[in-house]
Amino acid sequence: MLTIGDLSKRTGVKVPTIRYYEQMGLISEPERSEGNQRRYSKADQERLAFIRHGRDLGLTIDAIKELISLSQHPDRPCVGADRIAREHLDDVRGKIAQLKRLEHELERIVSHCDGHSIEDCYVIRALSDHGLCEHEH
Amino acid sequence: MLTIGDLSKRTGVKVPTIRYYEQMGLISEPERSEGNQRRYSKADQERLAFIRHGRDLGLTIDAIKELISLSQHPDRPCVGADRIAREHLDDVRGKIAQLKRLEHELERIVSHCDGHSIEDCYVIRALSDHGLCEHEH
DNA sequence: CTCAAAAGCTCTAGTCTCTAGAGAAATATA
DNA sequence: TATATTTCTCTAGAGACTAGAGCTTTTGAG
Repeated sequence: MLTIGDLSKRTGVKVPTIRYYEQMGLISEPERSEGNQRRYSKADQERLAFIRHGRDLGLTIDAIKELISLSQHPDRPCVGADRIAREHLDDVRGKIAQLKRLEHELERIVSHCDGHSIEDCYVIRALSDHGLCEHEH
Repeated sequence: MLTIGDLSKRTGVKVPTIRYYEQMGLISEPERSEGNQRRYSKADQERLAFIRHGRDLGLTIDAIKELISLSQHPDRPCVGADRIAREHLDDVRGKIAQLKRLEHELERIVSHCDGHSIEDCYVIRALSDHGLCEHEH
């Protein structure tokens, strides 16, 4: 039986965040000590690690909820879980593409800057005038 | 003189968002019509385009505020503006790197999935067991 | 065994960047 | 002129936490 602090240390999820996940229904209400403090089992620890891992991968709380509910029906085909992961992958790829355009844009902006006065600062000019951009964004 | 709706159409910033920016001090309070409606000038439109552009590039409201205040002292050297852009570039590069690791991980997870039962679903297993990951994250 | 420190409890409110809705007033159009 | 659209203010909600107040329980040192 772990205290909430122990659980936090073992999973890397902060204490208030654990309570928040409980409130959001991601983890079930744990047992309590005589003095009403939360006491967690090994199973709780695994569940929380699962959630943490999903969040690290950028899944939303709702997506993780869905995965948990799927994982509780081990007989069903795993198409649902697959779909969630695939959708998320698409998402991630889209974000990468967007950030790369942005990187490009910022590189160009920064490379024009060499400490002259703001009047002709490329950063300011680039922000003011969309026409100076290479790509649409 | 533009109404808030016109300004919104021209800049692509939604009406409530324009009012929000005013509240946050990003744009100054505009003139009002007899009936107390906001009326914007061409200068307001440019300022808003500047903000929009910065937000598109992922700058925070605070960073944009800083840039605006810098741009109001055109005599000073533009080191500050340069710094903001550079810092942001570092940020963007970090995010790209992180997302790429994530893409990799998700690709691996998804490629193992082919519609079998959840019991051996790789998505679920990968989330449950960090050891299945290739990289730390 | 006692007593203070550390950790836990609940509850509320704040973060950031908007977005949505209610209900009233102003403006534009037929 | 009557109606439709837009705008006004104000409040609340989203997502995913984080921080703080004020109180109680547990732990560890003397």
